[in-house]
Amino acid sequence: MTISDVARAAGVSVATVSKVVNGRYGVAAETSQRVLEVVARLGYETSLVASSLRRRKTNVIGILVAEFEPFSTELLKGISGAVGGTGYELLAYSGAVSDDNRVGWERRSLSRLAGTLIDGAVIVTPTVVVAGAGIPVVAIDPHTGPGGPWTVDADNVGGARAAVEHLVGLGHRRIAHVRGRTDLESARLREQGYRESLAEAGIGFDPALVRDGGYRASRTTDSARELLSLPDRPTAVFAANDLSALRVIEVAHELGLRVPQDLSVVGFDDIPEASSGDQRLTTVAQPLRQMGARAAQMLLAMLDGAGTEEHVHMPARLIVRETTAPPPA
Amino acid sequence: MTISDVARAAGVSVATVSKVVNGRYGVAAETSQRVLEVVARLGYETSLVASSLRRRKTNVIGILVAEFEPFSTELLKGISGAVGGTGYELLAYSGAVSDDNRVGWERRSLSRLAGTLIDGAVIVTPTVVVAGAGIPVVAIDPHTGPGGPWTVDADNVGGARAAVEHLVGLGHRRIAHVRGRTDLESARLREQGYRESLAEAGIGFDPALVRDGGYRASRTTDSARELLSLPDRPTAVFAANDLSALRVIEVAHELGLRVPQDLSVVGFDDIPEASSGDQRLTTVAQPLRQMGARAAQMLLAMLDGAGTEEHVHMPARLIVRETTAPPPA
DNA sequence: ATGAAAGCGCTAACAG
DNA sequence: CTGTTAGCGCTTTCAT
Repeated sequence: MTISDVARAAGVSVATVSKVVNGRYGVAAETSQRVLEVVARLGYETSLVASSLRRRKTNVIGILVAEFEPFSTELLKGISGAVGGTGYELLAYSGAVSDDNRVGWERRSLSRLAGTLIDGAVIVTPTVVVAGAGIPVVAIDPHTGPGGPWTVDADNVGGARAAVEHLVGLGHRRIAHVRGRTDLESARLREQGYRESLAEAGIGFDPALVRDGGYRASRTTDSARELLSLPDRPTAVFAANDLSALRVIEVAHELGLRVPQDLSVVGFDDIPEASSGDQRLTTVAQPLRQMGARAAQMLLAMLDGAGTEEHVHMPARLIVRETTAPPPA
Repeated sequence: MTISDVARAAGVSVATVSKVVNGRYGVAAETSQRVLEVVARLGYETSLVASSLRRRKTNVIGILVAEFEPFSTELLKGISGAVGGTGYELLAYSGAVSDDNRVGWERRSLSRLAGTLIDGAVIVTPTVVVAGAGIPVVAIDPHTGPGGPWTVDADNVGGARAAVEHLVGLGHRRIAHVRGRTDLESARLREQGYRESLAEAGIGFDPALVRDGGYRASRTTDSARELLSLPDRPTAVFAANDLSALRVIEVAHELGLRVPQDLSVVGFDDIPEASSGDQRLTTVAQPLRQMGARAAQMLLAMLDGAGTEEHVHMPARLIVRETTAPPPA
C-alpha cells in the first residue's frame, strides 16, 4: 500500500496524491475529492519512514531509553501526559543492548534516529555526554551536569542525606551503601550525600560497606550477599535506587534476616513497585512523572525556538514507610 | 553525518562504506580498516530510516499504544524483558490522538510504520480489528476475539465474576458497574461477568447502576458522581479497570463517603498504582508483565516463521485488599 | 491544475 | 576488490 498504488487507482500522478494528502494548494476540488476517496477505500497512510527521509520535520519526539523498566516508564507516563494534545507523536526507542554497547547506547540510538526520524529527543540516563546531535536534546538523570545538553534531575545529594540522616536518627551506626550506575552523575551524588551524612554524624567511612549495584536488581544480588554476610554485618543499607533496595530485602530474607527488625533498608526513586509490595519501602521520592513532563516541556520549547531553563533540579523527599526501624539491640 | 561524509573522508565510495559497515565480504582488509577508523572518528551510525527504506528487515519490533499509561507501560516492561537479548530493538509508538482518530489510531500507526520501520508489531487495546497489515501482529486485549490477528488476553469474564461474587458474599445487593471502553472485547466481557454473577445471586439487573468510564479516570468522574448521588445509592462499585476504580474512590471522598465503610470498590488490572496509594485497592489482577512477555514471544516466533498458539488466555485472580467491606447496616 | 524528475540516505546488483 | 547504478516511498521544485 504505497502512494503509487493510490495514484494508479485514482488515475493521477504520485505528485498529485502527495499534494492532496498533505493539503497543498493547486489541486482541483474534484481531483482532490476522488483521490481522498481512493485513500479512504485503500486505507492508505503515508509512510513515516519515507516522508521523514524527504521532509525536514517529522513531528515526532524520541524518547531514548536503555530498557523499559519502572524508572523509565514512570518518566514516559509524565512525558506522554505533557506531549498529549500538542500534535507531536511519541516514539520511545530501546536499542538492542549487548555487553559491548552497554556504554554509549544513547549516542548510537540518537545517530540512528536523529535528522531523519525524530525532531528532538529526551534521553533517559545517558552513559556518556551526548553533544552535537544536531537536534534538540534534553537528558534526564544525565551522565554529567553542565557542558552537555540541557538536563532534568532531582536533588540527589539532599535526598541521600535525608535517607542517611533518617537512619542515623534511628540509631544506626553501621550503614552500608549499594552504589548506583557509576557512569551516572546521580549515583556519584547519592554516594556523596551518604558520605557527607556519615561524616557529619561522626561515623567513619568504611569502604567495606560500599558495594556496586548498578541500579539493577541482578547486579545487586552478589553485593547484597557480601554485605549481609560480613562478620560485622551492617544494620542498615542505603541503596542507590529502589530496584536495588528491593533486591537487598529479598536477599536479606534468603539469609533469614527480618526487615526492618534485623536490617533497615532505604531506597531511592519511589517507583510504584516501592509501595505496592507486601512491605512498603522507605525511600527517597523523585517526582518522576513531573520530571518527565518538565523535560518534555523543555524540548517542546526548544523545538518552538523558544527559550527555556537549561538545567532543572527537582526536589527529592524522604518517605518513611515500613522498612526502617531502630537497629537490633 | 551521513554515509557520504564517511565515504569522502575515507576516500572510497559509499557502496564500500556500506559493505564495511554491514560486514559484507569483498572488501580488502586494509580498506575495511581505514573505513572503520573514519566511522569511529566521525561517530557515524547508519540511519534507521534510510536503511529500513531500502532493506526488507529492520530488526525492530513496534509496540503500538494509544498512550503511555499504567496499563500499557506494564505490558511494555514485560515485552522489554522478553525481547532483551534477542537482538531485536523495541520501538514503542504513540501516534498523536485527536478526537477524530480516537477510533482507528492503530490502523493509522500500523500503516505508517509497517513494511518500512518495523518487522512486526504488538498492538495494545486496538479499537478496530486490524488485519492485512502485511507484517506479523499480536494484539493484547483486542477489539474482538477471533477473526483478527493473534491475541493475548486475560480471563475477563471469570475475573469480573470473582469480583462481583466477592461483593455479593460480603452482603452487597446494590452493586454498580462502571463500564470500560465499549469498543473493547474486554469491557464487554467484564460487563457480562457482572451481569451473570448478579443473575446467579438472584439480584435483578438495574440499568441505572451501569455507567460508562471508558477505562479512563477523566471519563469516570461524571459517571461516578451520578452513581453516588442516586437516591438509592449503590453500596458497592465494580469498576472495569483500576484507573476508573481509583477515580470512583476520589469522587466518593469528595462526596463525603468513606471507603470501604460506606462504599466498597473493586477494580480490574492490578496496575502498580492500585496497591501503592494510601489505601490499597481490591482488584482483579491480570498478569500484565507476563501477558506482554507472551505476546512478544508469539511475535518473535512468527518472525522466525515458527508456529505458535493463536489466542492465549491468561488467568485473572481476585486480590482482596482494603477497599471492600460489608455494606453499611 | 497536473505531472516529470530529482533527491533524501542507504543497500544490492552488477560491472569493471 | 571497488565503484556505478538503480531504486525503496515520498515531497518538492519546475515545466507544461
